[in-house]
Formats: sequence, structure tokens, C-alpha cells
Amino acid sequence: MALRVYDTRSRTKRELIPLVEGQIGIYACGITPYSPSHIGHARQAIAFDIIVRWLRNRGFQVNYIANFTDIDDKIISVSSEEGVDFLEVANRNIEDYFEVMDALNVTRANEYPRVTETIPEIIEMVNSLIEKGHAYVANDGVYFEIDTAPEKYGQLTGQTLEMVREGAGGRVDETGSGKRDHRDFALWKAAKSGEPNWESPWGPGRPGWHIECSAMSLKHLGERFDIHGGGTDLMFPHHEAEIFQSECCLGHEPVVQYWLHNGMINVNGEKMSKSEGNFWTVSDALQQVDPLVLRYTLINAPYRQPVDFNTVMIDDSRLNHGRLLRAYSEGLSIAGSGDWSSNPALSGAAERFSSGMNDDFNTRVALVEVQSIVKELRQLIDTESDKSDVSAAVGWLAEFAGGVLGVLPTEEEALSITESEAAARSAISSDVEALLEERESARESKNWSRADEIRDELISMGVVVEDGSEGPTWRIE
RNA sequence: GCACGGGUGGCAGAGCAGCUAUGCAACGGACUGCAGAUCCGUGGACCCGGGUGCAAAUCCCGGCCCGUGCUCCA
Repeated sequence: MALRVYDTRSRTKRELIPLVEGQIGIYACGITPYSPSHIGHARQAIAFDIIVRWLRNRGFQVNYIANFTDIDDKIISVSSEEGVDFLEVANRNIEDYFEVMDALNVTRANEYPRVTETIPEIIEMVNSLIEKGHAYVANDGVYFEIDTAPEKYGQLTGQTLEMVREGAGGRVDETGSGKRDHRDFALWKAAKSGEPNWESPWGPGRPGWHIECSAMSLKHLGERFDIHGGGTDLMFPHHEAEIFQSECCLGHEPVVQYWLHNGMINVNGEKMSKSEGNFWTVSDALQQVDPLVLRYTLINAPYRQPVDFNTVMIDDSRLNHGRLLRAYSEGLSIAGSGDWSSNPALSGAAERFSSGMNDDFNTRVALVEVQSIVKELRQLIDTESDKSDVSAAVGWLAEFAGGVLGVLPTEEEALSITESEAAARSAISSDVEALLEERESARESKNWSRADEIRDELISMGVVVEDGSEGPTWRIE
């Protein structure tokens, strides 16, 4: 079954054919750590986490690189506001990033390169662009000259040189920048007084916004690599600038074989932004929702679609994820996790799951299969079916819901959920049983008011009674 | 304005030429003193107008509407 991915550059789904058979190099633009991570960052991290997990499930050896742009205007501005070193700001937010992404079950990338650790490579690349006539030195830094490769303009966004010329005409003069054309972009920014800076052939300064990703992807993945990812908001200008830099520097194209872009997060149908007051950091969100439920919510639509973050979506995910988790942990404690491949129904579900994932990583289609297996497992447990059937379904969920989608906790954690429930249950069991007995005799004598009274009493203890054909059962809410 | 995505049942959200998406909600039934849970079942949709096809939610053209981007951004 061919694995097809939507490539922004060609605007079509293309079969994923690695440069080196069996191996995939993937670079995804990470965060600029000037503030704690928000749920948009989480969506990006989860999207590429699942892409990597799926590629590995399919047997590819994946080298996944995610960067931190740990020096930029915003970091500098936060650092000067707080009067602390810029690295302190960056480090603090990188720590937050790892903390929340770990909670969200995001597998760590193979490497997390940082701009501040890649300065020599950046300088070398800028130097090479100057030597090749693609960049020029101005009074305030070094700029890439768009007119030296105009054919590369708009490769991801379809915009033409003329469009952007109209859109931003005249702005250059106002800034007093040394740019020759407003569409040129900075490769190296000369340091203003008090700013962090590094020595360079063009004086003390720091890298421009785009060059770091070209340098880091080159350093870690080489002159050509398979996948470059990031949010759609980075297509222009960031990723187009990367195309200019990398291709002009290396002298061949394409450097990146496939461009993958994840969609944005909206909140109640509106763009999430600080100014709208609807801004959610991951930590904020985790105050209200379990991390794996949040993850479930964020993969409820394919990664390219926008996700609307609203209470309906979250409640829905909470319900479905709760069912998944309960069925999985119960099944696990009853029968363990076994092999599913010889079970025709599970194999069929695996095939549908796979064809969904192979179609540009469609997690929504994948979740449908997960939900159907949950339903099936639920029935197997309730009817006390053959343990091998239960363990096969558990094994299926472990591989696909757990291993690929990452929405299950570890086996130990799952088992401890059922154990702690069992413990809580046995702690109050005798009290509950006594009340239930009393209630049953009340019911036998059709004393409904007394029966309901006892039921209310149990509810106040957090116990829900459900009368079935074989007498009452109860569970802890 | 230009570019790129979208517009599917009450809601969320798949499908992207022919076959029930799915989940939640609703309705009917089984069970039940009631409630709940569970099970079985039902109805209901493809923004508008043209076109191509035996066949279109799905392809093409035109329009309307929404989101995002247009050098801060995952």
C-alpha cells in the first residue's frame, strides 16, 4: 500500500519515495522559545510526532530533527523587559516545551539543534551566499538578494514578485534598512547596542530569522533530505526563504523533497491570539483536560485541517477517550496484550487504519477504526468471551491507538488505573453492599421511596447504582 | 486586492466519481417501579448556478460565504 503525502510545493498528494531506501530524514520547524508553549505548538508537535511514529511503524528508519530558534527579536525583547539574559528566557521556555510535550506523549526528536549552537555553520552559509552573488553586505547586515533567483519566488504560496511588491511597496524607505529591495531578507543582522551578538566577517551580530533552519537542516540531514515540516503560517516567508538560501547555497534543487504543513488552531471558530484573549498555553489547557484527551482532541481532524478548540470537541474527545482507556485497561488486566494478526476482524480494521494513515496521515479515519475496536472489546469483556479474543483486541489497541496515535498510557499506568479503581471499590464495598441489600428488600416490598432514598445516599458517596436483569451493579463515578 | 485552504445531517467531523463514515445529540424499541447503563433499530446532509460523465458531495467553469497568509507567528 503506497504511502502518499500532500506536498505543499506541488500542491498534490505524492507517493513518499525516500532518497535512501528505507530511511527518512525529516526536519520540522519548532518553536521560538520566547513564551510558554501554546496549544498550536502542541498541535504541530503532535502532528509530526504521529507522522514519525507511522513512518517507523511502516519500517522506515527515521531521523527526526526539531529545532529551537533560541535567539530572535522577541526573545531579546522579553529578556530586556525582565532584565535577564536572553538564554535564560530561551532555556526556561524550552524546559516548559519539553515538560508539556512529554505530558502529551510526544516522542522526543532525534535531535533538537539550537541556533546559538549553530553559529559557525550559519556564518559559513551566509559567506557562501555572498561568494555566489546571492547576498550582499549592507550597513546594517547581510541580505539575500531575491532578484538573483526570481524563479524561486512563491513556490509554496503561489505569490509572485509583483504581488508582494504591491503589497508592501515603500516600506523599505521608512525603516532605513540597507535592503536594496523590500523583498530581500536578512541573513545576518548587525548588533544594536546591548544586544546579544556573535563575531562574524561582517562585524558583531546575529543570524536573521530564516537562515538558521537552512543551516541546521543541512548540518543534521545533509544537502538533500526528504521531509520539511512546520505550520502553514511559516510557508511565507520563512519556508520560501529557506528554499532560496538552501538551493542557492548548495546549487541544486530541490533540497527538500516534500513540504508538509500542519493547520492552525482556532478557538471557538476564531483565530487563537493573545490580542483576542482566547489564548491557551498548553499548561492552561492541562489544568482543565487530561493530556491524552487533549492529544485526542488535536488529532480529531487530519493534520492539515484547522482544528477548532471548543468545549464540544473536548467533551466529545473526553467521552471517546474515556471509553478507549477503560476498555483497554480492563482488557489488559483481564487478558493482557496479545497478537491480533490472526484475527480476521482485527486485521481488517488494521488495514483500514493503515490505508487512512497512508493517505496523508488521516488520523480521523484512523480513530474511527480505534473506536470500532473499542466497541468490540467492550462487548468481549462484558460477555466474558474467550481471553485470547480479548488479548488480541488489546494488542491491536496497544499497537495502533497506543504505538501509532499515542493516545494510550503505558501498560503499567493502564493497569494501575484498574487497580486503583479496584482498591477504591473494595474500600467501600461492604458499606455499599449493605445498603444495596437494604434497598433490594425495600424494592421487593415496593417501597420505592425508601429505595430511591438509598440510591441518593449512594450517589452522595460517589456510587452509581444500575439495576440490571440480574440484580443491581454499581460503579464509582 | 492577491495567494492558499475550506463550505457535508442538530453539533463535531470523514469521504473527494457508483457501495451505512464515525462519535455526540434526537427519535422508536428491548430491559426497567423509576432512573441509569447497555443492546437493537430509525430518520436526517452534501453553499448556489451551469457543465462533463451511464453515474457528481466527489471532476470542470462561474458566483456567494468563511478561515489563513501577504515579511512577528506552530
